[in-house]
Amino acid sequence: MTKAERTRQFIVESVAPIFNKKGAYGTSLSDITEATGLTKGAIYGNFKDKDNLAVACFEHNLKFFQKGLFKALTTTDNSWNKLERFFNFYEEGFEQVYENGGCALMNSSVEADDGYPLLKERVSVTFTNWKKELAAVITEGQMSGEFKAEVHASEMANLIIAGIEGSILIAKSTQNKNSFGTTLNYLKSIIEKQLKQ
Amino acid sequence: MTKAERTRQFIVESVAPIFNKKGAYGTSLSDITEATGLTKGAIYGNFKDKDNLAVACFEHNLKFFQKGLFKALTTTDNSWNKLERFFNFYEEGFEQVYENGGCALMNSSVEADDGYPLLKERVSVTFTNWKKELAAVITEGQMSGEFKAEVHASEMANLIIAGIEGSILIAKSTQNKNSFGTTLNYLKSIIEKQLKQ
DNA sequence: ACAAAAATATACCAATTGGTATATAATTGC
DNA sequence: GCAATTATATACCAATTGGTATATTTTTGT
Repeated sequence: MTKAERTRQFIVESVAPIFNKKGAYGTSLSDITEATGLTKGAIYGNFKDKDNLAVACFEHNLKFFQKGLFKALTTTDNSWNKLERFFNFYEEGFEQVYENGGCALMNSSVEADDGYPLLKERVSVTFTNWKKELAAVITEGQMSGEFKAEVHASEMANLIIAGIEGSILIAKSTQNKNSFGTTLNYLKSIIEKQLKQ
Repeated sequence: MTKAERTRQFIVESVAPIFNKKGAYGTSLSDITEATGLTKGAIYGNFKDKDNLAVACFEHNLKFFQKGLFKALTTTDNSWNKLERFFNFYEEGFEQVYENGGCALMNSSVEADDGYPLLKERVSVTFTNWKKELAAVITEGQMSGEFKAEVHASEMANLIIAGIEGSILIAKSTQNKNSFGTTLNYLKSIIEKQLKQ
């Protein structure tokens, strides 16, 4: 690992939470130099411009989420346990997400609504993939007879994602960390009823 | 209605969609003067500063939502029909919300995460009130025997809100307007099953 | 340990930011 | 229709913005 690579990573790690909290518009170069202790020269030596740094930070913030999704769904467990692992991952990781400024997907999506077409596309693709992966697990559970056949897999996947994101939004906005776990568990119990044979 | 009041309203109406799309950070004074055709002098003659204008715009964006909530819940209908009216209001109004830059509550919440304490508090209170109003309808339905008594009213209210907000987020992010109606209806059908006796 | 290369700091740039004092124009009550 | 008042435009401000050319310092391979 070369010096440049280490610096790049150092910058991303230092700045990613700020971007997630303040957004790309709201984070200034002085925020960045202050947080890293580096000068503009160093920043621009490692990143072409602010937009490029913003995307790198988004990717970094997303890694946490993607690891959890992968870990939960890539098991030899039955389908419901896969989903349950995923719910649990969110419940356990929420503290960290909360302190980091909330869900990077939601934040980036809201901000990238106007401008930032690169980031916008990246967010859209991530949502779509997330939905696909959850839908695949549901379909798998239906094939094996574990889940009810009449459930519309991709609609259900969308609802799960919507429920999770919405719960994060409410908890963050009302500054009530506990509400997230409560709503998430309630969602889980309802989904379970709908899915399980 | 005095000239000043008309101008104030004109400014708010012209600028509110921009604030909702670009956020308070992202909307510059030149955006504002360009959208209104007025000069800074006129803007600052009617609003103390940008923050004050931002809050006025948020209130304006919220009115649409609050009217719908009020109209749906203030009827002599039974409890489920009240909820259903509310779902329908969202389904019908989504086009407008979509064109206006999405849900003002979500957008303001995400942006006001850092800074803008006034706006942040305003958003938090609105979420809490929304939850209370929905929970009251559910409790009412339980009292009359229309809804199952074992349902936890405020948790259910939270879940409904989370589902709606999450659905807006996904639809906007993936630029798939139709997905909102689909997810909303699916949510509605599940809530109905959970609630109705 | 030393020269070449790479990374970082310094000093600058034009443009834009939010905001204000003052001048001018429009609206109002009489 | 004419003052008094109110509303809007103009011209300015210091501070900050993202970004860059160049100088200096660090790493690096040998």
